[in-house]
Amino acid sequence: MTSQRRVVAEVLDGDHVHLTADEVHARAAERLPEISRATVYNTLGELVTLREVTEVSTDGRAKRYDPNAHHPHQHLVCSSCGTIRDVHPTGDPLAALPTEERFGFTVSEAEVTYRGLCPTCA
Amino acid sequence: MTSQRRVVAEVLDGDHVHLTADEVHARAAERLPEISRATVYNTLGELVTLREVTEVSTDGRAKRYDPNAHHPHQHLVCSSCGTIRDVHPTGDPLAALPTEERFGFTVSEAEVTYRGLCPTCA
DNA sequence: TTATTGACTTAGACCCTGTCCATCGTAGGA
DNA sequence: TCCTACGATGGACAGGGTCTAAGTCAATAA
Repeated sequence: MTSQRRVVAEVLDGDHVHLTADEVHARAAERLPEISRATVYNTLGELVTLREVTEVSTDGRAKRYDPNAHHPHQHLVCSSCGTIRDVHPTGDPLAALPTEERFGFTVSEAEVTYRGLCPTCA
Repeated sequence: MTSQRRVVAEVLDGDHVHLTADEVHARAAERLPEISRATVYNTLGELVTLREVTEVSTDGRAKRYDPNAHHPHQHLVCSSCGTIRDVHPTGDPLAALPTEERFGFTVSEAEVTYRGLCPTCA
C-alpha cells in the first residue's frame, strides 16, 4: 500500500460514484500532484481484480469505475446527459433466460443497463 | 445507394453477426479493395440512424454492429473468447425496476448482457 | 554499513478506435 | 458541354488505454 494507491482508493469512495480513469486521475492529482496516469490505471486494474470496484461502460466511451461492488446492482443511465444511478431491480435477471436460450453456455452473470431521461433532462 | 454502401450492407447480413467496424471494413475490402474506413464508418452510422443495425458494446473496446435490429433481443457473451449470441429472455426486463428505484427517470429501455463461458471455453 | 533486490512509480511513446476535413470523382441537370 | 452536389477518399487528429525503459525507494543480505 503506497500513498498513490491510498489516494486512488480514497477518491473512489461513496455512493453513486462512477468516475472515469481520467477523472480519478484528476482528483487524485489534487492531493498528490505528481501521480501519473499509468499508476492510476494500474491501481484501478488491481482494484478490479480484487473485486473492490467494478468497471462499467455505459456509453462506449471511457470506462467508469464503480466502488459499490459489494452490493450487487444495475445501472440507470440518462440518454441525454449521461448521469448514472445505481438501481436494484426485483428478482433475478438470470432467471429470465431459459435453458434453450443459453446455447450450452454456463451463464453466471446478467448486466442490466436501463436507459431513459432523468428528471432534469425530461 | 452506391456500390460501397451495398457492400457494407451485404457484409452485415445473417444471424449472430456482430462485427466491429474494422472487421466490416476488412470484409468489404475483399470485394471492393479501395473502400475507405471513413466510408465504412459513415455507412454504419447511417444504418444505425435508419435502425437497420444496432450498436453493441460488450467489452469496452470497439463497438460491434448487429444487423438483427428488427427482432428485439439481448446478448450472451463468453467471458473468455468474446463470442456473442443473440438471446431472447422471457418477460419484460423493464418490469423488474420498481417506481421507487427509477429516481424520477422516464425509463424507456433495458439492455441486458448475460455473461458466462461458452461450451468450447468451459 | 553498503550492496542487492524487487516492487512500485513515472514519463512518454505507442496503439486502437473513431471523427473530422479538404479534396477528388462522378452522375445528373441546365 | 459545363455545373452542381453528393458521396468517397486519405490523411490528420483526438480520446482512451497499454506498454516499456528508466528511476525511486524500502527491505533484506552480506
